[in-house]
Amino acid sequence: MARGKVQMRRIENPVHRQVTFCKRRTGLLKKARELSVLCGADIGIIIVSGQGKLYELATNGNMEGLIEKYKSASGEDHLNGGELNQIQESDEALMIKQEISLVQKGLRFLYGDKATEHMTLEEMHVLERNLEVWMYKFRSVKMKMMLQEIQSLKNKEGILKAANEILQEKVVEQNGLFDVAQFTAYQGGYFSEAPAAHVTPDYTTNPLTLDDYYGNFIFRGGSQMGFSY
Amino acid sequence: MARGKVQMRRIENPVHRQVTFCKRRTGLLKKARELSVLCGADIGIIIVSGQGKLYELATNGNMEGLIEKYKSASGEDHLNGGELNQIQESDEALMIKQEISLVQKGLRFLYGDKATEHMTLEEMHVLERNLEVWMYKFRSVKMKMMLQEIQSLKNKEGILKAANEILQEKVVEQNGLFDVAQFTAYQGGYFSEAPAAHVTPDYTTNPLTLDDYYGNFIFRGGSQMGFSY
DNA sequence: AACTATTTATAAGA
DNA sequence: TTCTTATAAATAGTT
Repeated sequence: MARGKVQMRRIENPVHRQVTFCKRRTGLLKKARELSVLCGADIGIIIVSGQGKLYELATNGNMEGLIEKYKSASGEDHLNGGELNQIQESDEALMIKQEISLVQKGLRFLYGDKATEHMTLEEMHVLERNLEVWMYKFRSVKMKMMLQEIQSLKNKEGILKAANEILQEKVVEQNGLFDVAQFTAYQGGYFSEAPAAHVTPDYTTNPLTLDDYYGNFIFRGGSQMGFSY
Repeated sequence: MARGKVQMRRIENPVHRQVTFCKRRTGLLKKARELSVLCGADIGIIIVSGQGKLYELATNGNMEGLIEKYKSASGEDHLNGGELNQIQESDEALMIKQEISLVQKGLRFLYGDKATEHMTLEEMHVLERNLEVWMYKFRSVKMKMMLQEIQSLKNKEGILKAANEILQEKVVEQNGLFDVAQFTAYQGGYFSEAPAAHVTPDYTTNPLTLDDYYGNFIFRGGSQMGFSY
């Protein structure tokens, strides 16, 4: 779509074809995500390359659910028009989804998405406002971190240098999803096992190993999600 | 994409949202057909609108085949193990399993599983969009840590070299909402306002105890975010 | 639905 | 691969 129209036929040159596949695949998935966000649609995409490689996208993280909807609807011959028995969203759930969409850009920004690299100061102010409301409502730790990040960046390159971060939290669950007595340490951008470290390791010279993450923290024993039933 | 940039968030006006949905849906399917023709890929798309209407595309005319391909390729990723077998297959349990599956995919990516590398960029996007929901629903401590991890890894290219960040939080579950008493302190350029620590430790050289963070630093002097609960 | 002013996507080239 | 850039396409707001 640039520097020449493209004929709508298979690209014969394998290199060109591969490059185009990569670029357009990226573009297609981006478009799908945008459509999903803008219009609140759930979208599933399955791409099988000429070499048989599989790529997928499920904007709601649940391809199975989309497949089920497809099957139930197509089985009834109601494609492109059949009403699906959708779960009715509660007002609260709807509100939450909307609130979440407000911070999408902020998240991408925080995560370094190039699309938001040029976030304007005004946008930051707006985001900051939204985040404060959000945080007040939901007490989200992450939101607070985002606000910190924004403040830091607005504060001119605070030129933070690294991150010896320690996060600790006590959760007392009353209604029974899980009970995390205590947990973690976060240092140098990575996890270490316990928050009881009396030293602050120099992560510039002592990087943690994969075992450190995997064996000691992430998948240790039983449910890894921090809750039990 | 014309006559004004569009904010990447749900379009609130229902009419605008519907119009955009129609336009962009058409565009998305066109892009998919083009990609399929140009690069010889098989593509399946399932779109479920906010109203529950289903739209689909299968460039090879065989959505079932694509679904089978997807299932066979991703089947081993789905949660199966022992810890959740005892759960009755309630809707909630199913949802939780799906969430866990997603998160585990993300974790494998974060920890360098090459096998999932090609698809986890998508998972990353999904995670960004879903983790906040997850956290709100389940108060998962580890979800929060994952967000930090994602941030860290995405930033690993550079900017993070230092930063002495300390984050701490107490969460007491009550009536379905977090109760974050207080939480954080940031140093190294984040906050102009000192967190009223008894000392200002040099984190690059001086070891700190947890008590240092927790008792003398983190929770001293109230919320750093400018609001409290 | 059409119409365009703009924004995006991207084909080539570097 | 990654970036740059000229151009083709897509599309937001309007009629």
